[in-house]
Amino acid sequence: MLAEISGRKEKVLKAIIQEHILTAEPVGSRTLARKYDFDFSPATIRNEMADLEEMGLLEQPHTSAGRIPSDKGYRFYVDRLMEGKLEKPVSLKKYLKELSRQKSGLEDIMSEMARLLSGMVKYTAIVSEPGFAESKISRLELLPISKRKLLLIVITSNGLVNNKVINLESKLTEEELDDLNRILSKRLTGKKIQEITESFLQKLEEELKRRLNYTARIIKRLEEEITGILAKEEMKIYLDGTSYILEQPEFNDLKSLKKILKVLDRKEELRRLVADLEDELEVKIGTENKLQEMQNCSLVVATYKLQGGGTGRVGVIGPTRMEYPRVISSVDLTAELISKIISRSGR
Amino acid sequence: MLAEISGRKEKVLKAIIQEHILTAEPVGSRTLARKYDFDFSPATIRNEMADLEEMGLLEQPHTSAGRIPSDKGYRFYVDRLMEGKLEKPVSLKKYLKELSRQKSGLEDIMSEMARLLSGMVKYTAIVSEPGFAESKISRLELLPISKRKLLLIVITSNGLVNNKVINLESKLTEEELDDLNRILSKRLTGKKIQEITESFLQKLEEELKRRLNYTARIIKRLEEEITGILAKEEMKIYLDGTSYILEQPEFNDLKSLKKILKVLDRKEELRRLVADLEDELEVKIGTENKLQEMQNCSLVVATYKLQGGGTGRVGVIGPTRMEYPRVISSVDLTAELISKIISRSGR
DNA sequence: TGTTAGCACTCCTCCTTATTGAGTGCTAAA
DNA sequence: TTTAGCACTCAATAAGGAGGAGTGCTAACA
Repeated sequence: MLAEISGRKEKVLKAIIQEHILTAEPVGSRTLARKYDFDFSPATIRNEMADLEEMGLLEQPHTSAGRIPSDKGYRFYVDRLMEGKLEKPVSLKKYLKELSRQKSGLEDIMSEMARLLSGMVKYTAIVSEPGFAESKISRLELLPISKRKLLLIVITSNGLVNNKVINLESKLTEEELDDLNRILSKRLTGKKIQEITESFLQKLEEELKRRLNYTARIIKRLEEEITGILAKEEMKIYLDGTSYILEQPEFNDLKSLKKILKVLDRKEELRRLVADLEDELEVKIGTENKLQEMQNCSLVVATYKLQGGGTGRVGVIGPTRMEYPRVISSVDLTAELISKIISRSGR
Repeated sequence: MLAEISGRKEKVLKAIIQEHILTAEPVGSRTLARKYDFDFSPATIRNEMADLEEMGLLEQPHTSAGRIPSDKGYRFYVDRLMEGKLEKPVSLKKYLKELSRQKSGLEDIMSEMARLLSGMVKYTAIVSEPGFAESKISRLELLPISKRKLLLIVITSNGLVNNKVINLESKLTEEELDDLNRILSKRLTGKKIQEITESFLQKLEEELKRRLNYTARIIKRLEEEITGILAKEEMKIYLDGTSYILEQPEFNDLKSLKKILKVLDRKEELRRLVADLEDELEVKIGTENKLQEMQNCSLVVATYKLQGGGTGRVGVIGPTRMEYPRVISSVDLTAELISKIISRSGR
């Protein structure tokens, strides 16, 4: 996308970006020369800066200010310049063990991971629940609770337990329930979620009607609930560390602070935002974001995959002036962690 | 606490508070006289204002500004002056029906209620999960998932379903599990949560050891999990409508906005805040709040009670300049709604 | 004696006008 | 090609009024 740039320009650009990430202020040639001992003078730096600006990698807030990196500049940095990944903290293994002992519900794991990630990077973290697309039903159980209530339990091949209380309009005898349980379990166990199509359900419905003599109402209802559990289109998302935003100098004015906080309140849009990505790891810088209100933010999102099927997303939302190396490796690490934890608890 | 005040003073105070709630600005004698057609002049109002200020019910930001109500003023208003409760919206019944069809998990209900309340009052809403203190175990089931994993399901008398995956260190045969299931179910069903004491568990443990020959390890583990589910000290809390805060003029400066937003991020403290109240319905105005950072906010909290035991809290957090009548009745209504919904889904 | 009009006074808010200083771009010399 | 020097730009900050809403006080009035 961009032609090669000279080694010296690269040096200058990298220094500017690092300095800006550190200070959040426009970087001037003088400061740069003082802090980094280059073997060329401020005047030379100024010339390079002017070139870099012309190439679109730097911007000037106003004529008499220093330079700040443009989105394109950050992009160049992320793609080609940055280095230094985080090594995995050793204490993590212990933490992981502790965690999977205490928390086993999906909820708990998700929110704990959001907490962990945001604590690591000191930016807002976002985690989305795994979808069930590729996973199979490994167990299905109907438990009677009261005369008109059943507890439907579906365990999927990735080890996740889903349950839902179903209110029935009419009673079921114990035998009827047993029959129902047996048939459903037999027919649905081992099925991939995707295989449970309209026509498959139709057939199942007919079989149930034939072999048992319930009203169609109950059967319909059960089907709804089962598919409801698994094909739920709205994967829940978890946010943590929202208040880190308050500490970022770029959001130190009411207008932009309000703008970003309002976005974080609209979970629906956030879900789409992280769901719509294609690659395993994506970095969206500033205006690369589709969401208008997030165009002075960056988003780093990774995909996690569960053994036995199902994928979800982990990400970080922060200012474009973000410590990309650290954030990227932390997000990566967290994605890995999530699959490990869920897989472990699901074995 | 406060002596009676004259009818005219009452009129003036009430008008000032209502006007201030509306505009968020200090209220002057002139404006007041214009808007409310009293049968006395601005000069008289000024005299009354001076008196009210001396009584501590009003404050003056600076000498040449109008008056604003003090916390004490609001307290007087809430205790004696305000009127006009909200009548229940008729559409609510339909909504309630729709809701309990779609959502049955505690999670869903809680977050939906927070959403509903914050939408009604246009302030931040807070809901805490019910505790199990007074409820009984009405059903207990251990479901095998895999060789080393069990699903523990506990249904309490208030109709709530709790489940947790338990990872075992060693395998259990089917018969062993059946035995375990039977004994646990027999011993624990019908027990109040409070009755499951240390000594009770000790006895249970001995019985299990006598009648089955597992390692003490497994038994210990199961007990931990069961008590863990029910006696969890940290009831989850749900927030919604955080961004309404952004629209309040009193938080239109960075400092106070940050202060309040940071508090809302500390779930732990919020939980304690709503848990520590004594009455069924409490209104904490400004400095009446224990939390230092919330002393220019008001908190309206109601208690909801579940059939079959268990109580939790619903509340609203907003500026002290809050529409108390509307908020109080909305909070009340929501508390009622929560018990109804859970009781309904739990019958 | 309580109420009201008049008026001087206070003090916040907003606008305008310097002042400062970091940083640039250009020119000319090395 | 690099660098020193210098004029220039422009945001940020401070300082000084002007305006205006609102008060408290005084004195007149019913």
